[in-house]
Amino acid sequence: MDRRQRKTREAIFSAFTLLLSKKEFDKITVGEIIEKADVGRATFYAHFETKDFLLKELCEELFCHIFDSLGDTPVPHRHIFNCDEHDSVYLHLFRHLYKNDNHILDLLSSRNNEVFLRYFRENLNKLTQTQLPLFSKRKDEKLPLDFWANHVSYTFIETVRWWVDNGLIESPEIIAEYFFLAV
Amino acid sequence: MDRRQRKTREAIFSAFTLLLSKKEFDKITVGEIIEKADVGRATFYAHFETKDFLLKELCEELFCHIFDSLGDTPVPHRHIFNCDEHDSVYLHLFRHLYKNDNHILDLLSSRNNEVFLRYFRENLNKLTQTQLPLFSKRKDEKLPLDFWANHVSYTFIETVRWWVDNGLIESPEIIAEYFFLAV
DNA sequence: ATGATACAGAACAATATGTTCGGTACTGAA
DNA sequence: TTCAGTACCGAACATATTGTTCTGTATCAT
Repeated sequence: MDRRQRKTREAIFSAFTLLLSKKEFDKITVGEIIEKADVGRATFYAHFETKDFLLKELCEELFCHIFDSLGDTPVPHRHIFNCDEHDSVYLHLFRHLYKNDNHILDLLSSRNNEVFLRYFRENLNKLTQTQLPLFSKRKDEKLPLDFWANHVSYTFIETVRWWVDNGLIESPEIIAEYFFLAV
Repeated sequence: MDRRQRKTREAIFSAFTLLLSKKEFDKITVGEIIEKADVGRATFYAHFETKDFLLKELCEELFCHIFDSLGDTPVPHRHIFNCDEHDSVYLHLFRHLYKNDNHILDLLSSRNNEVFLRYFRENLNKLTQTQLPLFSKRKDEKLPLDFWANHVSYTFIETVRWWVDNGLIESPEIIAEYFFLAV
């Protein structure tokens, strides 16, 4: 890709991210974005069809990045021997979020968290489908499968939200404990 | 209140509700609202400062109504004898939603559900504070109280969302079972 | 060096917001 | 019934935002 394209794209993304951590998505105007990114109006629209597409692409970059980082995590298995059953993909996710690469937490903690959590959930649901054997067998049998999978994903997201809103005081390990206890 | 005021207020609310069940909140314009409500532009702004305030007031009316209907529900208690432990305020809420007074479900099931669920949650959190003894004692002791209360509220909301998205096939009683099993 | 293309900057139409104002019609109380 | 108060209409208005189009310039890959 042309270096000029990369630079403007990056400038727009980081201006947008900065604004998102301060203002609601709906209140941000294209005018503000291009001013902070220091690009021309026509240039913005050459890159992104609308402001919504910009958001979409930002989310895709962020969450593809975080979920791809799980690439080689082990297949879930019931822990017959006493290995650490919490050392799961979810703990990996908590740790990854804790490092706050790409300022994901800044976005999740802002007034826009609903927007981002929605995208987050989409990716999470796919993941959870493969992880269900990790959890309570009793619930597994008594609840409809998709209800149960949904519940696990949402509980993860609620947990992250609670964690962030409380100022990330707890370690990823403690939060993972809470998560597995709650779910 | 002047009859004229009541009538326009009601006209605006019902026009708005109708539009909300068809379109995203952000895509609805004041122009559409006043056209469908058949009131003048100035009149709209005499009643509601902005579109956001209109939404806020609508939510307050709806959720005050549904939560007030719980007014005389019993204080929670541990069920030592074999009375039906699921016959709780939550079941009452599920039943109330099922009846779909005030078209609350139409709104919760639309693309705007995030907006309404946010308001719903605010009211629900207060309620949940008083209901915690109903739930697992084990979790009660091992989890931070506010984490635990949050989890219960969110699980209720997720459950409603799942229920609605699946077309309200299950009875309120079954859904209450799922809820108490999950949480 | 060169042809391709990404860019700035400005102008543009189209749409939405929120305000103002004069005239009309309704309301609640006397 | 009267009457003062006020809610309403409707139209005009300033302002702001969106998304498009254009020309000339600077940068790119090769």
